[in-house]
Amino acid sequence: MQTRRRYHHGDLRAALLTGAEDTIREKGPAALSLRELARDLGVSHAAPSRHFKDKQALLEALALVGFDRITQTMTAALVGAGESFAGRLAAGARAYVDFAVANAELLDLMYSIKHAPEASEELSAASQRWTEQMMSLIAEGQRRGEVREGPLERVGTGVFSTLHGYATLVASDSLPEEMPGGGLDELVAYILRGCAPDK
Amino acid sequence: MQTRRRYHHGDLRAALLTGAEDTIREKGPAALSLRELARDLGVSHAAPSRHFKDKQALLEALALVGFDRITQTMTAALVGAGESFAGRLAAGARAYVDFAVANAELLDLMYSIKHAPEASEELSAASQRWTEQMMSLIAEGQRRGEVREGPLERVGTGVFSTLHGYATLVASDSLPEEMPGGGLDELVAYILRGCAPDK
DNA sequence: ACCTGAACACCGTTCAAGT
DNA sequence: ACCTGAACACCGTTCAAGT
Repeated sequence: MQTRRRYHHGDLRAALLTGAEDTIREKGPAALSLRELARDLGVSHAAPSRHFKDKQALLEALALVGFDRITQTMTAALVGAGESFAGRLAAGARAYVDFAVANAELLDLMYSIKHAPEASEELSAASQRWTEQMMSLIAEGQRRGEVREGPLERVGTGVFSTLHGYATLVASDSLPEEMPGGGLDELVAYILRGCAPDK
Repeated sequence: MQTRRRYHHGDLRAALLTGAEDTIREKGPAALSLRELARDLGVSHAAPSRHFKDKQALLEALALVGFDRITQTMTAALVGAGESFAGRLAAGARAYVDFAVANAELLDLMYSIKHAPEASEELSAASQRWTEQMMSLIAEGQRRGEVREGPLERVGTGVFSTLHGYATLVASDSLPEEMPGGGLDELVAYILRGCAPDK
């Protein structure tokens, strides 16, 4: 009774988000049912509509949570990393891959929901913050002279693509080998060669 | 009457696949309804179940079509490319990016459906054929001495990750700049540096 | 072999009404 | 402000029955 009352006091929205995340993690986004979610939380099936206008809105809010989380995770990883660009890149790569593996379906959702033309302003802002964080890591490398000069969009795109591609391929189990541990070091070396200054 | 009869003669399965592909392209995978599909094709709502045991089976078959198509598209692009590794890599990258842009939702489906634990044998075989085609492009580069030596899984993973990441990011409109045309050349140069032999 | 029609249990969404 | 209950139109899936 007490726990149920709490939903009447403002955290049904948060409960819906975490419940939805659990569902997509365990059974995929297609298995998400608003009515089942409401049932599990002990509210009526119409209650969620007070917090999310429809299912799509809930999914967008979830994607936003994902972008915020990966951005924050990356920040934490970089705080603990050393000063060398190679070390910071490795730490960032590790964080991204770990996130992708632990949140595979959420990561899918984050990037697939942008196909929807009605993507909210908030969502694209969060996505942009994440992209910019990756780019600013490259900018660090440029300042240290370990990354070639040039417009960040050009120089950073390769690095971002490689990390994103590797993380999503690992998450979808699409790489020919698991490469436990050593695979990432190899990847970081490849990236460093790709973006190193000439000569 | 004639057109309807054809569905009674063996191509309802193909019609369901192309219809489903049109739907996910235009309205996303969440909007796919078997009943609506059947209605549009002039058959009863129960007819699709003769060809696909459930919705998931249809989506898996669609993903399989996607893997076959990108593999075939890539083959065609490489036939028309020159002999130099740089040229062939550029042609492959162009083909992948074009496919990703033209089939954004299908590409999503191809990689997200693998999260489902019941993914068919056929599907994972098609996915593996596609991965192996990418890898054999790298192997070409190795034979020409333009790609560093080493196990293909290690050397090729970086290249594959970069191409896959770039293609999916472009498809989901997640890159800071459109980089029309020139962006891909820059990316190919980055990849070539990353996988070039030492010294 | 392939499809139909009815049936079942479940959805998402809306809206008057309650507290 | 937030939630309920009923209502509506729509699903996916199954299965006896038709051809």
